[in-house]
Amino acid sequence: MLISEISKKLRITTRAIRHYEDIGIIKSKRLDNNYRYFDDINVDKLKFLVRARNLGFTLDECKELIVLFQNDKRKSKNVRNIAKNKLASITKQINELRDLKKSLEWLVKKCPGNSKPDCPIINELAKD
Amino acid sequence: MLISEISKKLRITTRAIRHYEDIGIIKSKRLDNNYRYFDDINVDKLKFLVRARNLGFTLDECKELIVLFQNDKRKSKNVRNIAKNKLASITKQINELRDLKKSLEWLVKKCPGNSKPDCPIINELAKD
DNA sequence: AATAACATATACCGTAACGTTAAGGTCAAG
DNA sequence: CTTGACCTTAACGTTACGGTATATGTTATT
Repeated sequence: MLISEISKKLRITTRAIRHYEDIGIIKSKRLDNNYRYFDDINVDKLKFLVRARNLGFTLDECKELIVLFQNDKRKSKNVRNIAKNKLASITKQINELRDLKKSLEWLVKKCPGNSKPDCPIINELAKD
Repeated sequence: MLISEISKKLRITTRAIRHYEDIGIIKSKRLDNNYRYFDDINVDKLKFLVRARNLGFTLDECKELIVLFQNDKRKSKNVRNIAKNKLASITKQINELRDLKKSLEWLVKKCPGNSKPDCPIINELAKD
């Protein structure tokens, strides 16, 4: 398949596809006119990659997952570990964001939001 | 104050301080030996900046907040708007992460995590 | 005074994952 | 033959600094 066909089918930009090739996640052959040609295996890898990205995996993690995907002798615990680690980091991120959210909510609630200069948000940030 | 004093007092790297100066958030004078010297106003701006960063504001947002901080004729509603926008984007991020978390939890739960190749996570990512 | 040890300066590369020009070949249609 | 759609590579922009290299400046010790 040509790059634009895949782009349309998978709803990702051609730039992204080239990028994935640049960093070695997928490979392509070249036609006589130097256009990229992706075989079925690489199209499958791309599909897999898009789904993994949508689940929040980084490209490095996707790379690992694709290796496992392509390996019939993989152990499911290796896959699970990657997912578990991701889960842990996402949970951590959520908690950090929740803390920020609480602080911001408190500040927003305290601020009158009128045309006068007195502002609890500014005061809090400037305190000490 | 010299850069290393501020660095210690505010617990940020000198590299960060120089960066803030590079992008115009703060300013410094120079001593005869070309060392940076920060006056009280800029030290205050830096303190403010550090707190704002800890609340999740981007440097661009901090820049805006500092302008308001320095302006006695500010309107608190302008400050509040910045905080509200931040709150909205953080809430959005949290929701997105929560969705990812649910999906990952489901997959991790389904995966046996043993030494065999059959893996629901891989299957899910490869489906279709 | 020479030298070591440390602070400061500028400057450029690297990060994540592409987006966005820029400048130019290729191909089918009119 | 020109237009337009598609392809190519190269390279800078994004965010907020960290890291590293190199060049001076300052302080302390010999």
